[in-house]
Amino acid sequence: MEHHSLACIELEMALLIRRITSIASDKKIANLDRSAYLLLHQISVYGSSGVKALADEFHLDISTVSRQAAALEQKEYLYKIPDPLDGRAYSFQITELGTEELIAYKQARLARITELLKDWSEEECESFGQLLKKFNSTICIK
Amino acid sequence: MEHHSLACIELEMALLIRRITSIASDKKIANLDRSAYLLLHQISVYGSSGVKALADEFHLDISTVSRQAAALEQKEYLYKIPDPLDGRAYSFQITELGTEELIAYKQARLARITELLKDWSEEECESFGQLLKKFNSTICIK
DNA sequence: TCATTATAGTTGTATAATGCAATAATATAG
DNA sequence: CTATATTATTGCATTATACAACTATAATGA
Repeated sequence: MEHHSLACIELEMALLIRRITSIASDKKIANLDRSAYLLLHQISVYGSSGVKALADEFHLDISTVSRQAAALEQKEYLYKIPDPLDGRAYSFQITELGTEELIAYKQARLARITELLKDWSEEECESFGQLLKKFNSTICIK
Repeated sequence: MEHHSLACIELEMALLIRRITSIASDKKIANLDRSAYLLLHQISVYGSSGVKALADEFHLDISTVSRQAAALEQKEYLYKIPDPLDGRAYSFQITELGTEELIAYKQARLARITELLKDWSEEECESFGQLLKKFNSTICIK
């Protein structure tokens, strides 16, 4: 059974995705959904970039990100800046309003996680966070 | 920063869902997608049950599971058994073919995970698997 | 016993996220 | 300067999902 732990990860990962994506109530908190949250987060933390870079980052189709960004622009959470060096390209900046929404959404998520993991030890939380992070970066390399 | 680890989990969880759901190639391996895989797995491991119980298990709408199960029945991976005690109810059994597909899909997933985590230590894999499992069961209680 | 209400399942409809293809505008290379 | 590549948008199709309406059966209670 040398691969027991991998088989465990395999199954639990499938279950996790099912469980998490089923929590549709995620959409209700604040005025953001998960996609919008990640987009705003990325732009907020790593600075502006065009839809191409964002699409690469999230492994999404450019058209998908284009629409997501357009929606956030329409809500005035983002604004578009033409690239002075490339007439085809734009970058995005987060607005004050966007920052507020981002913070509100993040806090709501954090509150939920905090409640959910209230019986977990600090070591478990720390370890889980680090392993998730490592897993995500491992996927990223792909 | 007493909540640093929770904030980390919060963000990395969002990223994880985005990354994993973006791997649409998931759909290509074998003849199953993730939903079908979990449905077959559940029936295979825990025995037959009706769409109601399955919907509860996965926190999905009954209609969604009904369609998923119908699709698997149509492919002859499942067959429906009328409940002898309740004329309204059915349960599902997995077929030989369904079992084969389940195994093939699981193996393909395991191979991918194995490749992905080839540089992880056994301790990390073990720990990650256990924490994912614990997290899933924590969500479940909800 | 029969009428009402509850439950299991299916099917119709709407929505939302996504990918692919076509297009437009601009940039780059030969 | 022409041909090709790149950035972004938009049209279209697909898919997973939820909700609502419906059917059939069960359970309850007068």
